[in-house]
Amino acid sequence: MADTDASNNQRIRQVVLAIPAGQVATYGTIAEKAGLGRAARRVGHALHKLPADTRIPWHRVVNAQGHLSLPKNSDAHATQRERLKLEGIEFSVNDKIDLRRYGW
DNA sequence: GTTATGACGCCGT
DNA sequence: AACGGCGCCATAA
Repeated sequence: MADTDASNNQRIRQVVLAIPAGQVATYGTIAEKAGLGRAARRVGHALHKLPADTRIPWHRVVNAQGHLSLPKNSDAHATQRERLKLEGIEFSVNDKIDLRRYGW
């Protein structure tokens, strides 16, 4: 496998797809699972570039703080939150997810 | 070509 | 707990 950007991107997608429903993974974890080391940022960008019709469950990706990274006023943020809730993930009053419970 | 920014994380203070 | 600095890497300007 060539270490091209495309293959890296594909590895990221693969890892995200492997996240079990009802659980969430952090960017850092995904980066490590994808063999990208500590390039957590790389994961964020890969997801941001995903098309709207993607089948990737990007909503299961949150940051290490346990909350959604997208801007609060953004649609994506609301969508993500809604989907996670549908999967049985609960948010605290501070819009935070308990990673110790839902973390992959 | 270089510089700045970002869906991030870790560590030190 | 909060804030700043550094690393890491892709994309935009």
